[in-house]
Amino acid sequence: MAKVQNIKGMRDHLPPAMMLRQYITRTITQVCERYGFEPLQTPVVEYAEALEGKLGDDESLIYRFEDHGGRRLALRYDQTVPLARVVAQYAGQITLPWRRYALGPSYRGERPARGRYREFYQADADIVGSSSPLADAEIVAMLSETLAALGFPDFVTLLNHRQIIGGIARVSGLDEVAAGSVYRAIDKFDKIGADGVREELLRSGVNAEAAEHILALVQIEGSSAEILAELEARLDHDARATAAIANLRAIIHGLEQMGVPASRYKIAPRLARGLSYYTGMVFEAITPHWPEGSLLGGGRYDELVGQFAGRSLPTVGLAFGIDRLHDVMEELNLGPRPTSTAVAYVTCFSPELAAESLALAAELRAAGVNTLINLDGGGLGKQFKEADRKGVRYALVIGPDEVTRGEVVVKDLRDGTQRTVERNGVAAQLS
RNA sequence: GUGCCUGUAGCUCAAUGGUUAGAGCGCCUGACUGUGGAUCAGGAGGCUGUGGGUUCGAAACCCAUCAGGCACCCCA
Repeated sequence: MAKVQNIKGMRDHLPPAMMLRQYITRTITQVCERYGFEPLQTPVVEYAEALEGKLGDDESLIYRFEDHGGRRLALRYDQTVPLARVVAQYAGQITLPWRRYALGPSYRGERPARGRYREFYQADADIVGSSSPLADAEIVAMLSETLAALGFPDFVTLLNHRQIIGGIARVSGLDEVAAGSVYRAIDKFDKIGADGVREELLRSGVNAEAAEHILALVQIEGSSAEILAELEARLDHDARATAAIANLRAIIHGLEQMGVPASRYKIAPRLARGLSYYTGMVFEAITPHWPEGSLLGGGRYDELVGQFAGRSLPTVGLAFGIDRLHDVMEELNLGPRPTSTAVAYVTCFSPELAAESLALAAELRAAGVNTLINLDGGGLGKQFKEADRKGVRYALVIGPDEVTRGEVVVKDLRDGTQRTVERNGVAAQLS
């Protein structure tokens, strides 16, 4: 017999977990569609060459294989490259700007850890073909609304811009190559502190003076407007950084006009994010109750999507990590915890009355009530027990007395109360 | 991919290298012939993750492997 075991880093999602996961994906889907995003689904398998060369240096985490025809294939590691492929392939059928969301699994051969798996589900939402700061703002507004709808009590979206980080590096006298290690170092600020970052900067060849300059810039505190003003003053020789600051101001203006509370976002000069393809705004949503990492992240990447199409397609988007959201919500005890998909359990009094039970169940289902029926007989006690174990709220009894009177006994298994109701009005009683 | 820690019943965990590996919870049956949870009585459930090795003797020690956790790396 084959091993009764999961592949490392790949999980089964049993019903209790799945019900919460579905709540999460339903909520995300609802908010996406409220903003007019359209659904897209693509295969998990792509040509390997389509996925290669987009992830930066470390591509060993891509799952690759050959099919029976000798084609070099790979499992997608996110939904962004498939998006780029689709935009190029169906150019004539897509009206830009295109808002699309995509929900499904992706694969990375990384070392698994809590909140991080080799098979993971993401809900991606992107706006393709607009460079307007309103597009950036819309993504942030949507993410805010989604996290609020999921029940996160306090979360903040940290906002930064690639060209502010670039400007910090340039003003400190570093070239683009050295800038990479600067990104990585300052991204760790909240984890390793100012001293840790300084150490890391020095180790990667940044001189002491530049390191201090970087640390000072990165530690600017205050309101979003104050931070931007301060950055502008200190980076004013750098044209790209100045443009980036103007861009963030426009995005924030958009957020205000869209009604996003100011407490939901914050300029964070320390935020870097590793993915090399970001070109503009970058962001991460965090909550103080989960200090281990971000709930989600995203940003603007104006060059990636156009690579397949051979033209520039400015795009801004984000990825909700379903597995991470699920782990955090579980940890923080957020969201509803349904114990069953059914709300009613119709007992079977006796083989002679099975027809009555089945008819009652059919009536309930026709009325839209999720209903479970007893299959294997047994005493009422056993059946009540099964209903209780399954987490169903109402157990219904239709025995000889009820049949003759046209009634049904409804017992609420939560509090043990029970009442007799007219059979044709039962469905309305079960809410 | 590197380093460290862990793996015993469905779950949480016991068991100085020494009889037949235990407990709590859960599960099944019954006390209860039209009613779940409580109580009581009984029952099932294990190749101690897997494969080797050391030993008179291994759940324990060693090696490998698989899986999980933590840190690094990276990220969702």
